[in-house]
Amino acid sequence: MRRNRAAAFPIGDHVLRKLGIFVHLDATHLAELDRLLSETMSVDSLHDIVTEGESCKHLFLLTRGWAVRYKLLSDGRRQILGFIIPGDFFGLRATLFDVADDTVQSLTDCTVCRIPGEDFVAVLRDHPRLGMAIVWSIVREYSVLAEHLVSLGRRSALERTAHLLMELLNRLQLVRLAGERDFELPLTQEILADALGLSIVHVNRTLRRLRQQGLIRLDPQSRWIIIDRPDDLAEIADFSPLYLDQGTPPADSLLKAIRSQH
Amino acid sequence: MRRNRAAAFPIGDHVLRKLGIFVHLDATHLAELDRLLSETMSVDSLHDIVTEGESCKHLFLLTRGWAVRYKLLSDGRRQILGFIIPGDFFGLRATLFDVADDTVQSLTDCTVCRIPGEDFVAVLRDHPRLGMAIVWSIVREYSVLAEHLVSLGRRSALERTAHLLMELLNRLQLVRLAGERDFELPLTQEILADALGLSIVHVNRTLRRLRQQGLIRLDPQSRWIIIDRPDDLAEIADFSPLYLDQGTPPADSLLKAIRSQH
DNA sequence: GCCCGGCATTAAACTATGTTAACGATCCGG
DNA sequence: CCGGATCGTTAACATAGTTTAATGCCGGGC
Repeated sequence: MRRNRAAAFPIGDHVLRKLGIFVHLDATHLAELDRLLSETMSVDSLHDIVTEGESCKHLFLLTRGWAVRYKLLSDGRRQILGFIIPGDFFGLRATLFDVADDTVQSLTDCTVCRIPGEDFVAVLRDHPRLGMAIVWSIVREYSVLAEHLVSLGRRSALERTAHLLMELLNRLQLVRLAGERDFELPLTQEILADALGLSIVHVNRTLRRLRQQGLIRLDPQSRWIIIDRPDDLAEIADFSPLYLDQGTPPADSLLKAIRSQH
Repeated sequence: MRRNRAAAFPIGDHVLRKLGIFVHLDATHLAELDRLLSETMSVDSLHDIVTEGESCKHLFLLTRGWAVRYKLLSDGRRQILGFIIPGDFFGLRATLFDVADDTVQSLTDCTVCRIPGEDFVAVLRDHPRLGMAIVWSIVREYSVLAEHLVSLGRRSALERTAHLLMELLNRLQLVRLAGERDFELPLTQEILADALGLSIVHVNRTLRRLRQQGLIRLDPQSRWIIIDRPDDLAEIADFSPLYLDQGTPPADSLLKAIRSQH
């Protein structure tokens, strides 16, 4: 299995891919985006980048590695709200409200671009089309969260796990970090458990079932997963990728209206 | 028990209360809001106002009654994402993306204001402060959804139910539809089950436990609930109301920037 | 006044998931 | 090369939650 597919693509490429889904971006936008993303930083694994309850003055873009967004109960139980992969923004709500309502933690070594809140505001003003593309990409998070909620509420452990794997496959493919049916999955079973609302042991059992049914192959050493029968997995999960890329671009009228402000 | 507390307050009053949390609104805004909300309509109970997968060209504001936002699995299982109560907006994401990713259904007779998408865009342009207040109020939905997700993933049936009741108490108080510790709860146990990710039978058992512990009183006939010991209920639920009203107003710089667009 | 449909309630049997505990593999630092 | 830490794996047992089914209450139509 090959690693580091990401290295074959320049930073920013997968971001454009994602943003371009919503809005056509021209050369000016690309240049502006390059400027915006000039301040990159490396983050060690297991480091809190945004902390629940604290203030946060920056918008972030993850360009390498994995992170999670989670909340804790007072007795230490943890629920992971969602995974953040390259091309995902985070920290906007925290910046707007001056307080984060969840914690973002790196799971691996990561690279993030930090965009000062004021700079983002400036982009919204001077390059509304680009700014809006970023906003859409963040608003879309809501759909992912909603589908995750459905999983926790109404899908069995098997269905839920299958659904998460299909979601990750689709999202990673969008930024070219997954092949047709395989990708690197740098998650321990404990992390999966916290995301799926299950115990570690049951995650283990569930993955075993998926393996035994020939649906997936999973090598814990290499942290690589092969989804042998994605269609069957999708059927088990009642997975439909629509919620991920809500194809239609946002009402162009809104863009025009905002651009033409006096 | 008195009913129809709402009737004692003019439409728009609780909305202002909510919007005012974020941004100070002056007389101009109030007048504008009045105009914006001029088109009201009545909706029967159990009517789909926004349908998953369909287009939707309006932003809605619920001013009377209850509604839910839900998604269905292909075998008919239903998960309720959240409750919509007077003062809540819905339909914005659907309008922006030209497609709704969940269904909004009335649970009781409702009154809604329908705001054509273009009008909202115009407000964003001409009264950015008001427009942004509406946007904040919608963004805040994300926090509620996240907390709901934590409930489904990591709270027991008892904790989860307690948490939902506390959330509703707090949200209804904000729009003066709840007293110090009581409110009308026009939900069947089936609806609660679909929201809590539980079976009907287990919801019944759980409510009984809460009743027997002297935490709540619930009369299914009158659909009225009294929360006798809100503090204990909050403790069981690990409930903290912070996520509901994220006190700090949004970065004023953003408002200024948008207002000063040329 | 009667019947019917929707909802709440309960019990009993069942199942999915959690808990505890043990063991094995791999990696890493000394 | 050893010893400890982390993670994955499994089995046996405990429990929370589901399913099925039966009963009762209430309100509405006729």
